Amino acid sequence: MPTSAKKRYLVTAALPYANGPLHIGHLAGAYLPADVYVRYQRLMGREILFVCGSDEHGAAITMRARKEGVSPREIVDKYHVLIRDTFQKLGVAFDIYHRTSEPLHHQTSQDIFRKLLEKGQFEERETEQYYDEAAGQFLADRYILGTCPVCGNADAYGDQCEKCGTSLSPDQLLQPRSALSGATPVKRPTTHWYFKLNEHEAWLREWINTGRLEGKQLHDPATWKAHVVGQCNSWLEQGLQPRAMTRDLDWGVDVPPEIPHSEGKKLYVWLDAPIGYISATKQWAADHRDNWERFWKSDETALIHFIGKDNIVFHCLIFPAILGAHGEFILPVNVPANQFLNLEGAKLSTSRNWAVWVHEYLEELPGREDDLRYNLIKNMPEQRDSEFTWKGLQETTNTELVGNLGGFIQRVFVLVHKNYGGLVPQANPEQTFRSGWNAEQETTIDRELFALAKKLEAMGAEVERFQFRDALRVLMEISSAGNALLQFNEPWKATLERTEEVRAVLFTAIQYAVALSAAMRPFLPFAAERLRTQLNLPPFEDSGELVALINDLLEGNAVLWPNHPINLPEHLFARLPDEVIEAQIQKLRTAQPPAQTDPPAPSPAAEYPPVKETISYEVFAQLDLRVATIVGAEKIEKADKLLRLTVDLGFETRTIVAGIAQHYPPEAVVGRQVVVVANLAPRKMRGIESQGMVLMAEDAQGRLSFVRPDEGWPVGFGVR
RNA sequence: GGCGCGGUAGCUCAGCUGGUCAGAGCGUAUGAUUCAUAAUCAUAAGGUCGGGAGUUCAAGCCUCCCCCGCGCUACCA
Repeated sequence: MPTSAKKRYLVTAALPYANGPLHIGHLAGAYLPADVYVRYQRLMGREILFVCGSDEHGAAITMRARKEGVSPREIVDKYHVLIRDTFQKLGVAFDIYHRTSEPLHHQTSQDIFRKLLEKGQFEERETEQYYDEAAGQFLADRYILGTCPVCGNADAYGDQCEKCGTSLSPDQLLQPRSALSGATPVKRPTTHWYFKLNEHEAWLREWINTGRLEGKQLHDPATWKAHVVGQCNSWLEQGLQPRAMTRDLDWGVDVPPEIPHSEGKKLYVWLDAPIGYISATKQWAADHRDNWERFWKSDETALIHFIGKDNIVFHCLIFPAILGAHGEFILPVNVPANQFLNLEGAKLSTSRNWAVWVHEYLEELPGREDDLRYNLIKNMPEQRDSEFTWKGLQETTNTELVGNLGGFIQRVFVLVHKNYGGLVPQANPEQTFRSGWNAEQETTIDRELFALAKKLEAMGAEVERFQFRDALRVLMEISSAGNALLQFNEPWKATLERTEEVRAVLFTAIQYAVALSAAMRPFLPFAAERLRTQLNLPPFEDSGELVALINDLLEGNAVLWPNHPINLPEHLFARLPDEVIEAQIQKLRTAQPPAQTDPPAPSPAAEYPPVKETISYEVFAQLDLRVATIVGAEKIEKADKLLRLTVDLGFETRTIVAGIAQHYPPEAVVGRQVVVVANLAPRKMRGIESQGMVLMAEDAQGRLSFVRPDEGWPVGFGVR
């Protein structure tokens, strides 16, 4: 079923995590496409609700709060306000920007949890988890620090090492310690609720790939993006596993207290976050005396999730499974996830501060919201990763916005003022002139307006297909045709015998300007509003203006009538000067990690890892380090990082598996002298027993180098 | 290593189920124009559609192999 057949729309945009500001990647990934889509549908007179809000739970926020010595509440309050205001300033027009720390959201999440429990969707599992005896609580993965087994970073988290990006489990950390007390955690049994995702695999597969569920056609899979379906099938092929939906945490939504063993348990943030869409809808409905259920529980609603590609699995498999398991909710008709935006040739990186922060942009380039929106939409990563450059922003602003679009509007206004004192001229409908769409073609006003309407429809069709770049291109084609219309007919040569022709041309041109004001609205809301004011038309209400306009044009009717007074010309856009661009490029190149009080995401790793806890000589002396020679090396099958080394210790030869394959090819290490830990407990990796460990030096980039004695040093003796 | 998505003109990117699919915008060149923020309009470039093999009357678009980028995943003592 095409989404346009639905009665109403519910659009969600990924909930921003409230522990850092927004960057342009967030905008290009989820918020701008959602905003364009929503604004367009409103202009087409469709009922559409656009919900979003701050995701305010999870261990990353409590961790950050601890680090900054404030409460989690202070963190989320700060970023909630910053992010909300950033969206507002950029013109992202949510109907509601809610937050998951609201009581309403807690209730909603708990109700859904209860329902799932009632329907037997959970299994309780007891597992061993790290427990901090000093602090008297279980430790979430994020709360366990230790040395990364991959890169040696002493401050890796239990779920991930942020230095090398490796995903970890707490058990993999060397020397685990509690982030709360610093104590060495101990294992204790704890109970958690696992959602039986595996039981939903079959219908999810069918639903994703065919759009059918229980015989009903819910969506057309051909309209889903290839990378979205691909990623889902990739997961489905590997088999879905039950997933823990609770955590031992002290910040988040409580597991409903009446449930046995619920004490100290919170809902997993990934469960409660998408439920935030529902609670935001509820809040909106409460504020507007409306019924939220008609958005979430009606087949006549088209639910669309706008997200970045990192969220695909959750929005296409796990959350739908939860909605399906619950039984009362509709499923999304599409999840038009975008890929990633790169910046000046490199991936965005919050820890390296390689980003353009939206709130800073708004401050440093005031009045240029639309410039950014335009460039990001034009370069939106719809099918693959794409790229933002400052030069590119300057180019699109100066050539396309200022030159083409702004230039056209300026020309029309100046000419109408020069010729007719600022009043829309009266034109003869029979008068012919050259078409803006084809210089060879003689045309009349109604035919020109019909062609214009067709273009507006074409633009809308692209928006419906989530092809926002193409939609923007069509918009610019209208502006170009307007310029061509003027160029071909030269209304500035208003000689006496051409009076009627010039009137018809400028009358048509001003209709173009009106059409553009509406067509621009989804993409360039601020400029659209300014143009509206210049045209001396009432402000946008974002309800059906575009569809009304298209209908008029299709019938050859004008949308601005003779003698309507327009205001004096005023530049719609401003050129972006070189200095501004250079300054931003400089800023990026010299970017320092942000101050501790206002950093993005997780705080950057210190240049040098901190010195570890002092140990006694006795502990040190337990290490048996030996000089050895690598006598053989080969790549291990199916492992990117591993080499199987044969090392000669003099008194014996051992096999050691080392994670150095990405730093040294096998042939380059044979013959090298190294230092090995000779008394490390053997460990199997990829089925091969590793009998020790080779010492490696590491630099700030994570590169590795052998630690070795002078050339030709005898092997087998100790290191001290 | 497995899986997924990409690799198309100098740049940024479109190309739906194989047969006007070899394209758009920007940049560049030439010409036109001067109402307009050194704005606009017209025309042009000739890119072996990552490489190789195959299927087909016909392949960027299908199959196989290889190379590169990104993501997920495994591995990492």
